[in-house]
Amino acid sequence: MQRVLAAFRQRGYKVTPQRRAVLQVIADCDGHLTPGDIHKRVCEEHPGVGLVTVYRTLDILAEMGLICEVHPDDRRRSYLLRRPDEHHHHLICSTCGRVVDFTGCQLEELEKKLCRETGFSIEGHLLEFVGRCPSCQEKVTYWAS
Amino acid sequence: MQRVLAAFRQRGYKVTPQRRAVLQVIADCDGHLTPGDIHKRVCEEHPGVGLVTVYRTLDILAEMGLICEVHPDDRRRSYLLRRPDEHHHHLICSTCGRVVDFTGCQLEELEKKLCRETGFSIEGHLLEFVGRCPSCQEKVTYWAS
DNA sequence: GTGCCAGATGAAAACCATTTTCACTTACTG
DNA sequence: CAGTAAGTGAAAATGGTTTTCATCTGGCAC
Repeated sequence: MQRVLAAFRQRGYKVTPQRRAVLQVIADCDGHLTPGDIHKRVCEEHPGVGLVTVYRTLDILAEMGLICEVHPDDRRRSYLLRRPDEHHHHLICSTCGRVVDFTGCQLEELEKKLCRETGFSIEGHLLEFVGRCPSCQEKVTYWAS
Repeated sequence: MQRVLAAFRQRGYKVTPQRRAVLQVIADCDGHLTPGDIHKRVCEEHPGVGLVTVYRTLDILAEMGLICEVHPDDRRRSYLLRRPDEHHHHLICSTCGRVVDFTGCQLEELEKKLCRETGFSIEGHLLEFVGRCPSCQEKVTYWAS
């Protein structure tokens, strides 16, 4: 946390109570949060913080690579704290939103094959798994048709 | 094409000139198109067609599994004709938007491993590659810094 | 500590893709 | 060919995100 704040100052970004609060909320959550979710939680402790400030802080955190974006639905983004440092992907619970990181996507082989076969120079890939986490699997039993 | 129109009627959807036009535009394009793109192209031939109608037709086509959705950016969706019938993914040119389909993602292994290690019941995955297609790689040489 | 000022903030308005509403039209069925 | 359920376009509503702008403040210089 202190390290993050130092990194902020180092890049010329000021450390404000609002930014601390946003960062705290993201760090305290083990799932992903939309900007709106974050705003709501920040306001519980610090009423009056603007949604705009949340968006601006998220932009900075994303630019610094401290948070990751996931795509639980089309219409909006959602963010979570970046936990592993290396290249990794997410497994997202479709019911509660909990996120598990995993590394070792082993797509390099496939990437090379695609390069060879299509002539594309590949710049990156988007990979996410969705499923139901153990505790949501239990819950769901009751209202499954 | 005739087969698609028949499938439409079979499901109780009427075949209208507007729907034909939308379908034609998608079939004639070998990249992905946003609803707005499709609307523009449809209007070149059939002015007066509403953007709403394009959205509605896309909903039907997606529901019937005749088109796929890709995610070239966060803010909007983009569609393309579904070419292979089986499970497949897309390699998208970041410059011109051309899309190449590929099958054989070989993520079953990884999926099983994740199931075992996390206890999630996995429902699906999202995989897209982005890169630059051969002709865009040439073009880009001139204005690369 | 005090003052300065670039950078940060919040409110409100703008944006823009998408969806809804509604009065009108039309493709299919009988 | 008529009846009707389904489809259409215009306009308004929605909702997430971004911009604008007047005001405020964190961190540096003194």
